[in-house]
Amino acid sequence: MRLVIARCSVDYAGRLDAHLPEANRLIMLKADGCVAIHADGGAYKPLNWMNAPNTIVEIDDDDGHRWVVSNHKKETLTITLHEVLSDVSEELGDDPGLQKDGVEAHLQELLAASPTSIEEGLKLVRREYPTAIGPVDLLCRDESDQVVAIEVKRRGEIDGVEQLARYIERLQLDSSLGEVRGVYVAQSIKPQAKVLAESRGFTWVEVDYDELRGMKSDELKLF
Amino acid sequence: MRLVIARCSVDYAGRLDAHLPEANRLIMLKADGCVAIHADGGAYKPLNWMNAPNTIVEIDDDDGHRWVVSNHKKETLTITLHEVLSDVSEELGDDPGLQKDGVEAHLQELLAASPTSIEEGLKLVRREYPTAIGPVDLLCRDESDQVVAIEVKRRGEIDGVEQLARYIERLQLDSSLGEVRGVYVAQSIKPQAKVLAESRGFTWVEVDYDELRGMKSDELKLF
DNA sequence: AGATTGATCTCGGAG
DNA sequence: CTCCGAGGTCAATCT
Repeated sequence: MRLVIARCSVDYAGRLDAHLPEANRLIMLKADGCVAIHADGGAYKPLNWMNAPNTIVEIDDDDGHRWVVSNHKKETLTITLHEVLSDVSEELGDDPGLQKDGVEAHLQELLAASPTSIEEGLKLVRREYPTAIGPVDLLCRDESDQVVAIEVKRRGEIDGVEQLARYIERLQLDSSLGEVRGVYVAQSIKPQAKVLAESRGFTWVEVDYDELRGMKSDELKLF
Repeated sequence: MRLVIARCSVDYAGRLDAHLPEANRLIMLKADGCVAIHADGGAYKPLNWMNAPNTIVEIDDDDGHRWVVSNHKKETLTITLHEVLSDVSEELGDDPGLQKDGVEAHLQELLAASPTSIEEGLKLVRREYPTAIGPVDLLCRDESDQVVAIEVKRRGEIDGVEQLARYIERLQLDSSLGEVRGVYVAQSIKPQAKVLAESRGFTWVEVDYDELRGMKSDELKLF
């Protein structure tokens, strides 16, 4: 990791064109070749960057001192250095990596374990039920034995409803399943997504992740 | 901007839970309060972060030296510092900001200027034609005076077709427009999106951004 | 390698 | 403020 703080201007040419006027910024050069230009504010996203793999060439000419970073996709990032304020390097070594808990996969897991938290009497047929256009998150049967397709999202937005609609269209083609009903499940669902779900004939349920996790541990206590 | 390189372990609790075991990393503290933890590789995304606004509290106790970053949404990022290898600070000042060229808005602009590059005889009615569920990118009339709704995307994927379908559904409710036809325009369109567009009765067109820009400058040369 | 999909998405604009 | 759409989306997963 090399950290250069410098007064610089930057040009990117590739999937689009972008230009940064002269100002003080951090230039971060990672061990794998990644380059990122950061301002002193504005979340974690850099103003400009170039991912690995790439090649860095140093140029000194009439236009001043420049770094030209380019990759095989013909993208180039040109950093013109006007004045270096600070320059430190440090070997960090490999990172053991991030452990996460609470993403969509976990939510689906918890719901598969307690389908009744979605709807009274619901029984799981299987998770990731395959169709030609991708797997349905949960396939269940309700109290009257009707097949229920369930789309699980952490945040319920409009495209999740479209996704569910496409899956159900597919499932209907399999006559052995009979009439298939749709349920849209998320920790919170946007108003527009609720309206669209209803107009498509789906029901929707908002569930609480912590509550589900609590139920799960309660169930575990029984054994 | 303060840049601390340190052997540290990190815990995030908020929208999900995440943990980073002890290792050497960069801790970036921006002037607006943003905090980001970077490894020495892996593109520009940090391993962990906390956006502004937030408050940083320093704690020294039996567990060692820690920074606890928290915001009003009850998210916390806890950084335990085991050994500081480097610590530099620099005032960067405000950034003049990034100038971009080549995004969807420009593509729409160029198409609005030359609708015939989409289809022979097409005339623009207006850009961003409003409907109850959002604006249609371009509304045109064709040679036979039929209304044509056009969805513009840089990359043509399946959700853009759904978007166009929703808009046309809306436009049909306005009887004064008559029968409305749909055209899906993008620099490149995925095969699945082409199939879906056709099955919805839409046509699709792939256009070249550089060529359009060329046409535009050719037109300018005429005057 | 390409396609699909989630993301602590981020970011900006419009209502 | 929220909602919605775009992104040089990125990054993981699978086919």
